Amino acid sequence: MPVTTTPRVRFAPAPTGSLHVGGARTALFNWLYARHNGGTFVLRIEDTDTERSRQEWVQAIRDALTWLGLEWDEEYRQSERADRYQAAIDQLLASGDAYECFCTQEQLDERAAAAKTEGRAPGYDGTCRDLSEAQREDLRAQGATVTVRFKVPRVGVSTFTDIIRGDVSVAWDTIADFVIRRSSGEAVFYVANAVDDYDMGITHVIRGEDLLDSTHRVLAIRHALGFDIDPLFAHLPLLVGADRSKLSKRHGAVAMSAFAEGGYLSAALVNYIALLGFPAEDGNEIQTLAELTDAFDLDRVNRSAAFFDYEKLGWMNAEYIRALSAEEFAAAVAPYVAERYGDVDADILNQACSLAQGRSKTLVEAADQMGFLFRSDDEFSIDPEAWQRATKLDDWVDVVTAAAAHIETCEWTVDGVDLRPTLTALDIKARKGMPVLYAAIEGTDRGLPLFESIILVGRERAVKRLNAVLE
RNA sequence: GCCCCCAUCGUCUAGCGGUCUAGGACGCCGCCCUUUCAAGGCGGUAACACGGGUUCGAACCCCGUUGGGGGUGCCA
Repeated sequence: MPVTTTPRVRFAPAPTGSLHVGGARTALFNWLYARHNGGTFVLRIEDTDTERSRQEWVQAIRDALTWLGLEWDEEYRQSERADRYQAAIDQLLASGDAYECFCTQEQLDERAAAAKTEGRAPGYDGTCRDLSEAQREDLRAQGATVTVRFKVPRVGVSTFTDIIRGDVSVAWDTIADFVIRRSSGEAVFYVANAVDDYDMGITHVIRGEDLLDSTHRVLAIRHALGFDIDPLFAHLPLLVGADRSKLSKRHGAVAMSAFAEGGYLSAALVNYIALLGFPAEDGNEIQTLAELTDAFDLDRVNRSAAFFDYEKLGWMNAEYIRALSAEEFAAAVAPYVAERYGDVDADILNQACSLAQGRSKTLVEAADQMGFLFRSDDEFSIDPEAWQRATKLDDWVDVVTAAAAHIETCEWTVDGVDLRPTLTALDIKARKGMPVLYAAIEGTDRGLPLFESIILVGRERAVKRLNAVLE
């Protein structure tokens, strides 16, 4: 009879860098699984490698999860559980499931190199596997540095059932004896992982496919330790870059902090990364966290790697930006504006926001679009390419001259500054004549609506900019 | 090298033996709308990697090939 237990899942990042999109998606899928099933979401910092782990990264990861809205229920730090891992390793040593290895790094390197040239497997060759106690005693007396290796079975097959991939098997003889205790005395990930998942009552291990092969090792340790119940595994397809390799820093801005600084809304990012591997059932791809939680099902997660497409993320972010209320949008843009232009007039900012909200893929883009309003006259410049496009019109000088004359005297309302009649009087179509005016006032021919913008720029500055291009 | 995983439009995917002349989304290309640009509307471009089976019938099942990725560490 199946026993119903409330699921316990964990997100277990190594604090060797800030949280990146791949990790964020793993965290999200764990969180969704826990929340959908009324289970527990555990954050476990895997900092067994003291050389590479940094406290600042722990905080960066916590901040990133918070930004994403993925609150966790429990938090552990493996560095605080070292004794437990040592006890486990001692137990394996005592039971004969692990052994001391006295090989030096140099010897290991030499043998690996030799194995490579001879076309043999590069893994550990088992030199110390069957040493007698006397031999070990001797080597210890010589002060040889010691690591502990797990004694992998020489025959048979390891099999486990993955929720996403089905049965996964591998012959034991293709797995070399691996180190479980470094010469520094620290336990390595395999042990910490096996012990913690058991101690913490983890029922479902949901992680990236890059850890698929390590599952056999972790399971072997669990069994050797006498843990009778295996957790269920679900290995998520990897996120890849343009070259189809595992997504990493070299593929661009992948850190959560970079997305935040780049003006992406966390809700949009969450929605997008959920879509990578967990398609919308009804075709409606815009889904809130609540909707995703409701629909989430590991059985529907895809098996193949997904390309992280910044284009589509940009579209989705724009959708989320448009869905914001005017107040929310203004509040969201404000920091980006302040960062670029310092203190600005709140009223003008609000009005500029109402013009920019529907035209930006990111908050950064929105702030950039307002540059012509908040930059000083010295800093204002016209994009050369835009100017070239705009001045393809033969009569552009006439257009600007007439516009300047109109702006100088017209009624100061949006209707009043409407320059279409001015263009009509010159017998020039709006489509043809407007770009040069956009360029002169906003510095680009693809900016915010012109008449509203002119009001915000102010009569004096507007006339000045129009006259400036005539010189 | 060896082991494992994967394989539908450029990209993310729907499809779970017949309803597929393969559907949606992003992108791209037209047209409409229009105060430039967006947004929106309409239309279009574009895919079942290959070869064998199984079957009355394969995008869907099996095998192989090819291709891609991951692992193979005193990283996780």
